[in-house]
Amino acid sequence: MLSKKTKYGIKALTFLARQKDNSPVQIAEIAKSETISIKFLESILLLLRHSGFLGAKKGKGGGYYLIKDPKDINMAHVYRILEGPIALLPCASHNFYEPCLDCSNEATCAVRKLMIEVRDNTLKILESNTLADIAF
Amino acid sequence: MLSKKTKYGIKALTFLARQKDNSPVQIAEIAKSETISIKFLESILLLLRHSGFLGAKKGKGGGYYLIKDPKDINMAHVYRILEGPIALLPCASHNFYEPCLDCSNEATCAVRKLMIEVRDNTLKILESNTLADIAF
DNA sequence: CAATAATCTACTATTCCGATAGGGTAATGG
DNA sequence: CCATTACCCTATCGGAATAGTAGATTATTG
Repeated sequence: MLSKKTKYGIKALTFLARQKDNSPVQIAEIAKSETISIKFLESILLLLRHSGFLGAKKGKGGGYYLIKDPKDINMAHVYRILEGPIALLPCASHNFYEPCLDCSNEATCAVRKLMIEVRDNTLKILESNTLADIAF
Repeated sequence: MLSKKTKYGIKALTFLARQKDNSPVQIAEIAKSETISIKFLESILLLLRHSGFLGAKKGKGGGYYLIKDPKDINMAHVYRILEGPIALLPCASHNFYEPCLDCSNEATCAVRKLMIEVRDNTLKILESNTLADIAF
């Protein structure tokens, strides 16, 4: 299941992408529109800023805004930042690989075999979608 | 992330599928071979029995055994029993659908749109795999 | 300077997962 | 028929992760 963090993060990105000009939008405005706790959203937007998706401006007329064109924001990238691994098992992950302690032989593990197939396909879907694709 | 319950459940099914004859295998034997806590595995096997995948025989020489041919055990079915919904969001699920409370309009929700695409693809993969496909 | 809005630190409540304990019940073999 | 074996059920529990909260601080604008 997708965490609310990821869900809210993508919603916020979508909200910003749908703005006409790219002027800063306040946290409170996004939170109200998407029914998200302000403080929780705050931490998510901060993460997205540190990850290079958003810019922020303090003071009057400040807020968050997209740094990149929605067409250049890859959803697989967003997913990994917010949610973590795309694979459903650490032993089936590229970017977050970890061996299973209970697994004596990765090569013959049926679960891993299946989860790698699922992972490859999910990755393909996420990579083929940009923020622009899902927002418009 | 896949729960250990699902992981162990699939491992146990695989273990049983790989038995030469289909004679009962004791819980302890599966647990030892796959490094699973006996009591935890016990509850998983019980669930799989109640779901019509396994049969059980009590008393001396008893244990669990597959009721159906591995070729007829669909991994999407197994997944839903053990893990629950295949979709990453309740609002993107067929069998476990629930509307999102924070979502004012499902039709324009970008997250839902993306997650439905992921779901459709994952389902396709799981449905196209049987226990026989991954065990052998 | 004063108002505004992001930033940072720290804390709390809740939920779920994985595991464990202990006893009860049913079916075998001898 | 009885002891053994192994399935079956209930209850509980620690720890991690998630989701949300509170308050103080810093930077910007007018």
